[in-house]
Amino acid sequence: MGRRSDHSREEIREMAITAATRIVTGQGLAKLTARGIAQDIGYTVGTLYLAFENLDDLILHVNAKTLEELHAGITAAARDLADPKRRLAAMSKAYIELANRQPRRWNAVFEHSLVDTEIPDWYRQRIDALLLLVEAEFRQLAPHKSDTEIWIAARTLWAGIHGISMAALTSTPVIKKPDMSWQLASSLIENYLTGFLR
Amino acid sequence: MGRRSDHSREEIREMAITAATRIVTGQGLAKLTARGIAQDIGYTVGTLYLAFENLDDLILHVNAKTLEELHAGITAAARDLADPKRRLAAMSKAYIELANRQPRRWNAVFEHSLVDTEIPDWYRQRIDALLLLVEAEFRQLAPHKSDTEIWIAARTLWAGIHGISMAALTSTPVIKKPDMSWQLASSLIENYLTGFLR
DNA sequence: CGCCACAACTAAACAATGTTCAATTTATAG
DNA sequence: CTATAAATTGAACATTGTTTAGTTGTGGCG
Repeated sequence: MGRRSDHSREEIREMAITAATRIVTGQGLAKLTARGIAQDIGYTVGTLYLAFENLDDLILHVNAKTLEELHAGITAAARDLADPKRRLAAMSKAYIELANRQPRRWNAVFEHSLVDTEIPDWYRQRIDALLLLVEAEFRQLAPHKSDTEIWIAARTLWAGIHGISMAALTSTPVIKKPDMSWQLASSLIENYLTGFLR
Repeated sequence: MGRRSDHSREEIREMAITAATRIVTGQGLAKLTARGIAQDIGYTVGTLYLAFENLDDLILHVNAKTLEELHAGITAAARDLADPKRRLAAMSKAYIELANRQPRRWNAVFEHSLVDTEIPDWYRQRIDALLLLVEAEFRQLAPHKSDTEIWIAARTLWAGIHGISMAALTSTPVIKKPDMSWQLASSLIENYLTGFLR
């Protein structure tokens, strides 16, 4: 097989995802173009379409990478804590801090239309992996509760944290104050857990 | 002044917003094009640009209309209830039901990039109006609490409901079961309020 | 009644986008 | 060394948002 450059298809995929991530982080999803990515990695658009089905496919991989980093960040944030409640708080804080630190990148995860496009399994796994971390804490926290109760609680709290971090992106400068969203998150965790464990 | 048709500029704006809303509701934001809207209302693209600054501006008005309907729906849902807690539940349910009934339309409210674009005041007011409804309930619920506490609680709960309705759009078919998101919302309201009022 | 100024409107043009694909290049197998 | 086939290009296409020069009709004025 005659390959012209030193990059395998997989390497090109990674280069493209990295370049695209950089563009999204710096300029937002709207500025991401096939030609822009191609130029950044020293190839032509055509090559991009050999490595990805289309732009949406590429964006999905960019977002998957974001979710992976979030997973790593969350895991690290809770690593040295024993108390499940403190761990949940630390995980939430890590979530919110990523969203605040790289708003455009985080926004891309949700801008990319989610209705109408069938979400592939490998991508949904990235989301589920996050929820598993939360579920594990809830199980520690309330071993006597049923699987269903844990399931619901984990999703409720996580959706709440998610909603708060979304609001921080949209909201008035007041709410944008860095620690504001963290105040909301604290309120959510504190009060929700109080009710849940009552 | 020589006007050629029977429609004032304001009428054209309304026609365009209505047509755009129909397209978004039926086919999603991605299928919304200037030419499509123009054709639907019997004008040309140029005319659209006499009535709106650009497509983003038009989309903002489409979303504002969505928020207004949500406001009306929420108000109506709580109208006949006296207990603030029940009212909050009814309002949340109305929120979630709108999001489930018209997912594409609701998604458009958040797909439309919110970072990087300055959100005009008239639009932010639509969002604030929703939060005011929630704040009012919290004030009823806990008259002894400070303004700040009310402020935080209203935003926390509302962001939570929002997160849940977003998750419903994205998630696995399991969570998509219509009453699933309502179960999460109930859990949130019940437990958060328990903690908040403890 | 005529015509004119001017707003409303159109239609064509532009640049940029995602996507495809015939043509070309080049590494490697034989 | 050559033939093969994969890798890569670059030009083409349709479609998008947006602009603008030109056209058309209407209401006001003489």
